[in-house]
Amino acid sequence: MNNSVLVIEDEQEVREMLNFSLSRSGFNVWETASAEEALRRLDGPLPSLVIIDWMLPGMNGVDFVRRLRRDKHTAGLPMIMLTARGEQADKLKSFDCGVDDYITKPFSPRELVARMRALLRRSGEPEDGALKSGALRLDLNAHKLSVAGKTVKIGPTEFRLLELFMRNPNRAFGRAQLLDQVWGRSVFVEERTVDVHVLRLRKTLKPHGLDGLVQTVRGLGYRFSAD
Amino acid sequence: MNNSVLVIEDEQEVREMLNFSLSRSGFNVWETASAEEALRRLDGPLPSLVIIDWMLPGMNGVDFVRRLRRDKHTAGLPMIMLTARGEQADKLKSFDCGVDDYITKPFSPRELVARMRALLRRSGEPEDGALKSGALRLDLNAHKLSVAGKTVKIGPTEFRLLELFMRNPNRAFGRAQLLDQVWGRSVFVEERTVDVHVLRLRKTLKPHGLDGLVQTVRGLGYRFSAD
DNA sequence: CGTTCGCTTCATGGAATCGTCATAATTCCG
DNA sequence: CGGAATTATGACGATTCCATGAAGCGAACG
Repeated sequence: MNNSVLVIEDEQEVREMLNFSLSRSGFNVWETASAEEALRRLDGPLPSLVIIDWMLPGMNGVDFVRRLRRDKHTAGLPMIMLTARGEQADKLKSFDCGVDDYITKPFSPRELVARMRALLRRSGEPEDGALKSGALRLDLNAHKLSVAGKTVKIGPTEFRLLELFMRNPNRAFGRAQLLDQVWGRSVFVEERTVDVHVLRLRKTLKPHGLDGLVQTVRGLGYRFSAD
Repeated sequence: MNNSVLVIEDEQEVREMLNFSLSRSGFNVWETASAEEALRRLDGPLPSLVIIDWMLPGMNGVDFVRRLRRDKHTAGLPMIMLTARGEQADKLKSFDCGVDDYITKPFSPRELVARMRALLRRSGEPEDGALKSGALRLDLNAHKLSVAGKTVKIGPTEFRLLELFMRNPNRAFGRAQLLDQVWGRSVFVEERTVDVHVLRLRKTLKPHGLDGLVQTVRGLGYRFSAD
């Protein structure tokens, strides 16, 4: 769930304040009052961020964070710790246990939100920049085509052709259009050349039964059909 | 370059203090006293983190950060801002401009280091200063490459090249990009030179059967494929 | 001051890819 | 059904692109 924050805070008053100000900032707040409740909650879908009070009934906040970091499922979660005291020792201990940021009570909600945003921006998963269609996966960053997880060899022109097709599924292109978009204007090549590259594209897809995705539109050109 | 911190601070006293405490914590400190000097520095290989003073002669710290964020080359750099005043408005403005964290003067060096570590961990910096991928281990502190525990000789340029590759696995880089990131902008070298260094990198990996990790992307450049 | 080391450039050969053509296969339509 | 139009396909030079070894050059070092 995006924009969801798991709040672990035993004092009801603080919890409600957090709920109020975070909700108003567009976050989806999951309130919990104890470490146990939080752990149960973390068994399911993960939030995008966790806010933990330093002092919790039953389990210490630091131990709690350590525990989350050890568990592979939750190790990557961005975490912010709330600490009531402003002492150096506490701050440093917080950082030691692997928390990403801390904030000292009393704090301004706006600063908390600002810190959360900075943290979320930093931990935002990198776009994988891949076009997907069924078993097909065209990774634009890696410049690799894979079908059903297997990497498939593909030539540069076929790559660009498939890219155009996957960006515009179910749309028919004339040969002239394809030449424009894939080869570039100002390049003079025979229109029939398109046929050859479509053929080559089909050939690379054939072993996986995925030819037939590139379809002929008689009298016009070609089309990529998303299933 | 790993564990390298670019410090931009005009007050010499603060700068020396930072240099001292950061060096002692194992960081490689690049001192600069002005935004211009820093910009020149950032044309070359990038540091792993930037520390910017809020007030700089000539250019405002906030404007400086914004400028770095706009430039694609430096947009991803983790940045920490030093601010002399503890006012809310300043803090929030800092976050707005895209800084990842701020710290208020006077600050304890230990807290600064703690925040730096948290930030570096979050931005994918390896915990122990070593990039790992399968049997490969690139120790950024010791500046050594080892594969399956055995130390392997590697040249400086190949080292930086491999570092970039291991930081961005499964991503194709054009030769111009590689020159930018590994050699630094403002350096004029033939693109074909990249080929030679890729060749040498492959040669150092070959005896361990790990060539093939550096793959050619025809018509584009190269890619480091994990596993 | 000479040596060593690493970086860059250049030249060459080879491999991958491209565009074109010729011909077979298919579809369309009267 | 038969001819015309259109597309599929295999083959083949030509070209582009990359791998690789060797040589020149400059900085670092003793």
